[in-house]
Amino acid sequence: MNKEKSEEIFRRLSIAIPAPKTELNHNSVFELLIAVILSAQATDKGVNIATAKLYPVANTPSAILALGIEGLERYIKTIGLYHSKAKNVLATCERLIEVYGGEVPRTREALESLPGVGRKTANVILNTAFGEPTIAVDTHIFRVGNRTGLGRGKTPLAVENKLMKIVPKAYMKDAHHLLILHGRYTCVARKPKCDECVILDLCEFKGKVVA
DNA sequence: ATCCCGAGGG
DNA sequence: CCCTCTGGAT
Repeated sequence: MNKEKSEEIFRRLSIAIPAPKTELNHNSVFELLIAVILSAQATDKGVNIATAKLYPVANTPSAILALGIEGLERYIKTIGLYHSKAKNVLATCERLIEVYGGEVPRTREALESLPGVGRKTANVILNTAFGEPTIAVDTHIFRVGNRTGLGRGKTPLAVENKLMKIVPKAYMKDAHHLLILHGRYTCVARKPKCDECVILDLCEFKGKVVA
């Protein structure tokens, strides 16, 4: 993959996806943080259904802490991995209060010190909440990177490092959501919709379906 | 049976 | 490195 091809890919994706932003509903950085923690191995739609009930009741660290483990689990029971997520969310709320004055911290190191927050979640917060040019490699970006040739690697971090080199600077902030949304709606896992793909002629996926 | 905006623990 | 956590959709 060369720079010119990458440039053209992102030029087209940004036309096809005019508003590249998260589909996790939130009204604060804290709400976004909790939603992203809950989104691991779950669909955004499922997370939104849960948070639509949870946030009107509790959308601050202290309010969620007050729910307790069983109270919180009641709201997120329909999401996968709910037990460990509930535990992590409570522990994160506790740490936010005790260490970060109730605010969501702005550095990768601080974010990754929160229970349930790894590199991918930290990258999402840095990008979406704080406007940093990070690329969080989730299941979609991992797949799209490896298929298209934009960034091939056997681990998410390897793909992230490749992408950081090949993505044009002008598109760096939007690349995260452009690639996710492309992966979610067009370059889907099971039967990629190559007939609807705006970058098909630039894609290096061996299994791509040429019209 | 596979996938969904993964992280933590062994 | 691998395993586990986990419900809902396809």
